[in-house]
Amino acid sequence: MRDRRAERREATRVEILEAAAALIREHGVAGLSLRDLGQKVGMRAQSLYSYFDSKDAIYDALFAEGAREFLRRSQDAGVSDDPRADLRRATHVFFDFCLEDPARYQLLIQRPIPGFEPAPESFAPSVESLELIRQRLVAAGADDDRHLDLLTGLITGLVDQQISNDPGGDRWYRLLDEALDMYFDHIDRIAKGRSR
Amino acid sequence: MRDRRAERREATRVEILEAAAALIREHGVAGLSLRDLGQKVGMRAQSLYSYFDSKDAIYDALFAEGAREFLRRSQDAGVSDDPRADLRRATHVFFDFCLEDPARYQLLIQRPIPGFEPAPESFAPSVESLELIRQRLVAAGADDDRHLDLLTGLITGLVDQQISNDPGGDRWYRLLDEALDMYFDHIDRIAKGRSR
DNA sequence: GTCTATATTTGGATAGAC
DNA sequence: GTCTATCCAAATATAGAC
Repeated sequence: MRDRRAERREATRVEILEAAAALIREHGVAGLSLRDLGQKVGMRAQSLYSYFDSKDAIYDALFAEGAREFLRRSQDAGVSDDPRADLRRATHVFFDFCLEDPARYQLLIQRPIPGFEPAPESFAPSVESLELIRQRLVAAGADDDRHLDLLTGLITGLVDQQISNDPGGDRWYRLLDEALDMYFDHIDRIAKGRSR
Repeated sequence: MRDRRAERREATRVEILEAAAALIREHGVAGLSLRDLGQKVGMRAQSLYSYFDSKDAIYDALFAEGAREFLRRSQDAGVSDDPRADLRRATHVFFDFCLEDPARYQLLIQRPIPGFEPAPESFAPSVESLELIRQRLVAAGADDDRHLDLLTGLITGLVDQQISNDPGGDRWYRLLDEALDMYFDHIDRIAKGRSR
C-alpha cells in the first residue's frame, strides 16, 4: 500500500527546497533566513524543523541536489569516439550549469557559508563528476594530474570572471572554445616534446 | 604647527583597520563584527562610530587600502625591455598578493558582502592596475581585449582553485609559469595566423 | 572621544498546546 | 505537523551623560 503520509511529507520537503533555492537566487547564499523561507511556503519558521534538523541541513540538501544534477548532466553528455569533442561538450555543460544559477554555483563551488561543510554523501557526486572529467581528459591525451588541474583552473576562471564581472552577458563565455583550443594545443605540444 | 590631535586620530583609524584586517583573516570577510573589532582595539563597538560612519565604511577603507597596495606593487614590478618577462612578473605579483591574504582577495576580487559596493574613489586603483596589465599585454604582443579577458580568466582561475582547494599549498601556484607558456604560445599562434 | 544605556532588528532554535 | 509563545544571542546603530 502507498504511504500517503510519507509522500506528502516528501512533497513538502521538495517544496521547501525549491523555495530555498529561489530565495538564494534572490538574496545570495548567505542571505537565506528561515523566517523568509517559512513565509514563502506558508508556515512559521519553527515548523520547518519538522522537515529539516537545522539550517545547515537545508544547505546540505541543496548541495546534494545540485551535485547530483550536475553529475546527471555530465553523464548525459555522453562519450563518443572523439574524446576532445566529448571534453569540449563537458566543459560547456559545466559552464551552462554554473551560469544558469550563479547562486547554486556559489554554494557548490565556492562554498562561502561560514561553518557549512557538505556531508560526505552529499559531496560524493562532485567527486564522481571530477573523475568523469579526468577520464575524458585521459582519453583526450593528457594523463598528467597537472593537466587536469590546469584545465579546472582555466574553466572555473572563465566562469568566475563571467559571473563576477559580466553577469548575464557572454564576455567570457564566448572565450571558452578559444581557451580550449589553447589548452589542447598546449597538451599536444607537451606530448610531442616527450616523444622526441 | 603639527596637529597632534589629527595625528592621534589618524593613528587610531589605522589601528582599527589593522585590527579589522586581522579579524577578517581569522573569521572571513562576512564574519567581521563591530563588537569583536571594538574589543580588539580596546573600546566599545559604539565608539568606533567616532572613526567610521558605518561598518561598510570600514569595508570600504579596507578595500581602498588593498587596491592601493596592489597598484603600488604592480608599479614597483617595473618595466624592462622584455615585455613578456614583465607580464610574467606582474602575474606573479598578483598571485603572491592574493595568496598572502586570501580574505583580502575575497574582499577585493570576489566581493561577497551583501550590500557592500566600494566607492568609486576606492575602486579607482583597481582600474588603474588592470590598465597597467593591459599596457604590458599590448607591449607583449596582444592588442585584443579578448586576450586580456582570457588572461584574467586564466590567472584568477588558478588563484581561485589554489585558495579554495589547496589553501596553504602550491598545487595550482606551480602551474602558473606553464599556464603563461601556454598563453604566450597561443597569442603567438594567433599573431602568426593574422600575418599570413 | 568614550562611555552607558538603549533601540531595533534579525537570526536560529526549543517547549508545549492543540 | 503546525501553531503560539518564548528564549537567547548577536548584530548595527543612536542618544546623551561625562
